Amino acid sequence: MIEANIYKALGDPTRLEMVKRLASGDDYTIGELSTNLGITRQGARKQLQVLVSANLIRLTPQGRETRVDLELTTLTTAKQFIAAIEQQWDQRLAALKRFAEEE
Amino acid sequence: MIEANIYKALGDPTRLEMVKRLASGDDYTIGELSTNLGITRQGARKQLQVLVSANLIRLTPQGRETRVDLELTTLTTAKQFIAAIEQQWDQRLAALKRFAEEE
DNA sequence: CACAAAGGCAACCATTTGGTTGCCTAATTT
DNA sequence: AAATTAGGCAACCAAATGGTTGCCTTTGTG
Repeated sequence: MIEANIYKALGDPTRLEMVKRLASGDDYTIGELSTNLGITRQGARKQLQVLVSANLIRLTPQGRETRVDLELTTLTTAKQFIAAIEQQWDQRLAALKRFAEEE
Repeated sequence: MIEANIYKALGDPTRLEMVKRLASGDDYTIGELSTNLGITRQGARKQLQVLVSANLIRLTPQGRETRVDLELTTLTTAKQFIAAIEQQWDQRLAALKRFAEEE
């Protein structure tokens, strides 16, 4: 059940917003990413840590700032897991269809 | 921030296991789905309710049993959201590449 | 009819979560 | 050197979460 952690990390409005921002194409430091979220810097930092623990982002200190980068591979894993479920489901429906059509 | 709820619902090992089972192709009643999860029937039922609230499954009472069905469209929404993020990211990388290559 | 099966509902509990305030350190600016 | 900026860390708090036990209702079966 390793996958659940990824979804859990995405399952919070603040953290999802952070991921959206990171994907938007701009460069972000921890400080920049922590503004306009409706919570304090320290609160935002805690959420950021959850994303780090789930391997959804990577932090790289540079001087007194710290760069935040998206870990695309983890997101891809999450997507593929859902795709696999969909595929199982589709196969099931196809089997039902075949069953209904045979005489 | 409507999407966060979906991920939140998937972000628990018990609930993810339920979704996996439902996708596996077998038919499930609430009772069947609530066994071998390491928790009580009532505990499982509470988790099932979370999946219902997130529109990931649908319950249809039939006599004294209740059928559980996967709502594939919701899962697809979740997948597509991740795909959109990936796409944004890819475009960003492409832009960076173009920038690096121009003289 | 009597009883077993499938499920619902509520109260309760410990832990986790999402957030806060307060203070400290290290790197820059002026 | 002094002040500012970027960030870290810990204690604390209320609410949500994940689970439990106990009991009740309805549906089907001997």
